[in-house]
Amino acid sequence: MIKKVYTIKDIAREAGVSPSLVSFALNNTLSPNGQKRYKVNDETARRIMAIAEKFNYKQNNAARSLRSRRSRAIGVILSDISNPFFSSIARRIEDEAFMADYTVLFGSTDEKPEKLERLIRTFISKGVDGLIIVPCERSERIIENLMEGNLPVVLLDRDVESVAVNRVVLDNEAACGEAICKLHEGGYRCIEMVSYDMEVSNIAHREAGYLAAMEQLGLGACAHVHKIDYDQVEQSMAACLASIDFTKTDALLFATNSLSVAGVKALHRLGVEIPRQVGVVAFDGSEAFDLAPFSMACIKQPVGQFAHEALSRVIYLIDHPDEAPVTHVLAPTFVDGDSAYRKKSENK
Amino acid sequence: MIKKVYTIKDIAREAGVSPSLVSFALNNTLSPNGQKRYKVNDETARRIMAIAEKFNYKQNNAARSLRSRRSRAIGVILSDISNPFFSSIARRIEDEAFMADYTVLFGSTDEKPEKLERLIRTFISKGVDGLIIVPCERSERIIENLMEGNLPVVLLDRDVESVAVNRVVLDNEAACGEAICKLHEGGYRCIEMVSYDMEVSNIAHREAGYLAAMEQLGLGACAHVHKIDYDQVEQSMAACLASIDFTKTDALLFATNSLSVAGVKALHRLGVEIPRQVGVVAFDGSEAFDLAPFSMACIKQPVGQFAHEALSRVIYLIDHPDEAPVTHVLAPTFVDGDSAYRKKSENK
DNA sequence: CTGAAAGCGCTTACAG
DNA sequence: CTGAAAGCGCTTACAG
Repeated sequence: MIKKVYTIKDIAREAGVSPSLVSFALNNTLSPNGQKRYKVNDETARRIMAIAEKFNYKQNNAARSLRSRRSRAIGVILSDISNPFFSSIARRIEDEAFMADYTVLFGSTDEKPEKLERLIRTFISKGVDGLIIVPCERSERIIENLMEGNLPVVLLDRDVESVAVNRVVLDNEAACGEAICKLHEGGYRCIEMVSYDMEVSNIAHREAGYLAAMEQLGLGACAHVHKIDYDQVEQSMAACLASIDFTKTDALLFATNSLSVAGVKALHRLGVEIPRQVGVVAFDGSEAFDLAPFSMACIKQPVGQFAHEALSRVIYLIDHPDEAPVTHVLAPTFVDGDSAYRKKSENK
Repeated sequence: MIKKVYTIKDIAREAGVSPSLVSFALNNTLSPNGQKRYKVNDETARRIMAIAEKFNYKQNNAARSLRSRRSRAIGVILSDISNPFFSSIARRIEDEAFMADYTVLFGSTDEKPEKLERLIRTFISKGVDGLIIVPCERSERIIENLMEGNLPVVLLDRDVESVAVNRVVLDNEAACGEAICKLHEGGYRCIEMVSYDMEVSNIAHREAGYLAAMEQLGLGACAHVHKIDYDQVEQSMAACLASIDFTKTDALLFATNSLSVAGVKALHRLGVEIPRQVGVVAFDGSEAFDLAPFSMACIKQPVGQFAHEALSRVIYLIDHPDEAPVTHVLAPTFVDGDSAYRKKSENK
């Protein structure tokens, strides 16, 4: 595939023009004033293009980056790319970035601030033009520091409220509010929430949305939020659910997709029947629910929008560094299902 | 975070030495003969390090790459990073690469040769030092061309037999052979296979393994391989399974993880009971099976080994370009489950 | 519309 | 053990 690697100079020599002109022709460069294209004679441009084609010319990315101080790479830092919610966002970002001629570097924090910090460092030294970050717990300081630089940053899924920054987040309160209403309509009263023992904004807002909705329905007295340990979900979930008295507690709202899957599995293992003994609303769908004897009601997050808004915002910021931060709040969709109706009226 | 970006020159000036020496000190460079380190006075080295630290010095990746002709980046081209099998491999590769101070670029082909070709092009022009590729259908020519360059390449999961190249693959024949034996032991006789309508090596070998095992058990007469359309799995699977007479066919072997999930769901929808009406062995586990009323027997692929062997091989090849190609065959593990036993003896 | 020249920040033989 | 110098391949004001 690579016999000889041709450079701009080779093309210039072959075309009998200067390297500069080749660069202009190849990049169709805009003139500094910003609007009209650098004027390269059409005929010359065509000749240059043809030679580039013939040589199978490939830009040297390192040289271009070094000189232009742009890498056309974007760093994306997620909690865990093997989590389906994040991997589907990753896939969308990858596709859109590809279209826009950007490459993407992925990293997973596993919810550890040290890893987040290390990834930011690595990505910056790799020269990324911008960063999309799902901030983990105790990352306020890190994000604040990062914002002192002039690198475009967009927070995804979670917020760091102490700092002015671009964000794309879900309307978490509304999501949980609606879930509670549905369970209430479905005939449940003592609705508890199963959440993570993690101090991140989306968790906090989901819990707040739950509590507010319970208050509003006059069910505040039996509202309760259970906290699961992120680092040992399975055990923690088993212990938590085993401690619940399902003759009293009649419904559960799970705060994230991973909790939903782990929770429903644990209920299954305990032999607690959904929706007869307990109503359930999950966060995001999952393959795990497809073989269950009931359809799962869930709060669906707009994965495509998350990816699109975050990516297009970073790319925009790369070209407009002094733009004021924007917070983009996305609306969830409620997907109905048997799991939220005490009386199983529909058939599966 | 970035007030001023310091360069090697700034450090040199501050330390009163030459930029070259700073570079040596920072890189702890090996001398050309290959063994002993470039001798930098310990005291000088320490002083340089201290200043670098103080300045919060970060290497400029572009400059380093341009000069050294190494990017410390590796391209990884998979079928689809949102498929759990590939996303878990991706995660492992990411982690190991990080440890080895490499970054990873991911791309998904969606089984389209055009996309594969485009990704290879992009990654090469981004300057990756090596490539890990899951080759898709009709990619022989592309891989052959690629091998004419001198870029280290390792094929993952699938082989392109026409070309001498490094590979990490599963022992697919053995995997399917064992699956068939288990189903046979489990009391099933008319075992059919559900595979993809795709000409890639692992599919071919899995089918061959299935057929050979059926022959060997004297069941060759009822052996049959169904082909599912990759681009519309759900419909194709529904049609395929609907056409099977389960009073005759008593077991199914699914050829990949995605087929397994789609297949079991389709059986569920058709109301065909596993393992009573039909025995099943899946390829890889899935969350989707966790809520099923039976445990799923499956062929487990060593995801960690796939990642490790492929990555360490590329990295090795980067430093030893003339090494002869090696084929690494990984052993699958059979995970037993109720789904492969006609008489459900164990309790769930 | 085109060319000559400088320089991005680093590495790397080469010479001492 | 250390320094001076060249150069990786490109872009980009600047000057015509």
